[in-house]
Amino acid sequence: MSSTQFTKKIALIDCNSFYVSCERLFNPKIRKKPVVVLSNNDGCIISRSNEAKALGIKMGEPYFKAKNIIIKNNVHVFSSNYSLYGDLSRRVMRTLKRFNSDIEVYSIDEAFMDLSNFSDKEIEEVGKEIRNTVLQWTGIPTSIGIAKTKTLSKIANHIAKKKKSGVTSLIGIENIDPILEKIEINDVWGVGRQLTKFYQKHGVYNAKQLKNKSNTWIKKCSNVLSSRTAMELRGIPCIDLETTQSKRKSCVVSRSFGKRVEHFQELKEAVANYCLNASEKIRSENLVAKAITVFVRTSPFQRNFGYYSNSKTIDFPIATNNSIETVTAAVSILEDIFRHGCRYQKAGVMLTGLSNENNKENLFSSEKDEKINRLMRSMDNTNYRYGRSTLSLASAGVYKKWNMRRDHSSKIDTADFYSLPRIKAT
DNA sequence: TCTGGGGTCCTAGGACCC
DNA sequence: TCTGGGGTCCTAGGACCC
Repeated sequence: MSSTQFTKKIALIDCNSFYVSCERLFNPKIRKKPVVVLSNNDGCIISRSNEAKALGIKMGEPYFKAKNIIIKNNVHVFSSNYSLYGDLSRRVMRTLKRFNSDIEVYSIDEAFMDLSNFSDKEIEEVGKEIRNTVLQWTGIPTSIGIAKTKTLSKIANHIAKKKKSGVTSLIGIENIDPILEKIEINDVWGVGRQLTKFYQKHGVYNAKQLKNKSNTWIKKCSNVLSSRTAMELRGIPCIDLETTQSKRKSCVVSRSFGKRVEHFQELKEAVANYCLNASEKIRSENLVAKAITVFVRTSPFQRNFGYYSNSKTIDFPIATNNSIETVTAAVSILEDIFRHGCRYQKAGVMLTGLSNENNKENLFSSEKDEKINRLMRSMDNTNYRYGRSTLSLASAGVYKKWNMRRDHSSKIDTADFYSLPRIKAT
């Protein structure tokens, strides 16, 4: 009797060129045309349509370096619009949950799903049905890879990306070695630049070769994560599906500046703003922070100016999410690490040691704390209704000369009535 | 001129203790 | 004068992911 009928089946659903697909949804004219989406500050290219990839535009390439190709080929360029992408991402995830409520939302454009309850025979068809439903309901094209482990489903997905059907299943294939042999080592999930260098030095150039390396060798020469990767390539699940959303452990807000910043006052405003955002974010998740880190740096690409980078951390006496306390701490750190004569390119704030607000030991809590909490809540509510920074702190400044550049925004806001696409009746 | 942002986990090494 | 060894905890830095 065969028991392979209901083997473990993990699907990885990945949206194709997600940010580009989002922009295309509201702008049919750019379908089948080369399109790229830029990172914050219009710095790097972070999403490319297939047509743009075919032109040789690379992922993560600085925009200014690709500008020639872009102009010559009439590539459509967009600044990133994260509220739009976030909204569409939630729609995609909601659609996926109809097939199995236990999904792991792995990133803004990816989710893992356990499909073990379907039989080996029907699994590829199930994949196609999921793909079609997401496309129909949200307009977002996806690729789906299905295999026994997460790492293998990543590989299946990699193959699916190049297929017309968009779905690849490795389930029920007796020997997958010929498939793994064609996967370059740097395309394996968990193998980055450093590990690629290391493996290649030891004659491991593809996924099959890694699969066949001994665990003890890998563990000794690398670490447990690497041996887990190898085990997963052998079809033994080592990385669990994380279907319950775990509380985050830290919260970072950092930005590059639209223009270099030299004055303490401007830098202070920027840091205060990041601090307000971070504090609001953790309040919305009912978390408090044990410590705060502030960092500043000049551009690492302009060595002739001399590179300066520094950071410092302060522990709070009592864990907090109060903006007044976090901003005060952040500014005092900044006074410490600010160095005159530098052209700052980036700064950021990190709230760490996050824990549940309710568990905060309140030996010292007082009526004053209660008042501040209420003040924070009403600030959040106002800002939620009327837009961020309707209510702010004086230290956050008003002019914001350091603000990001976004020269190519599509200005689509799915939460804003007036930016809905207009349809002209002819 | 112009080079993103936000996470997690692991490890090595230092401090400290008995 | 001689100056152990093992354990824990913390932190900074690095590697990885998208």
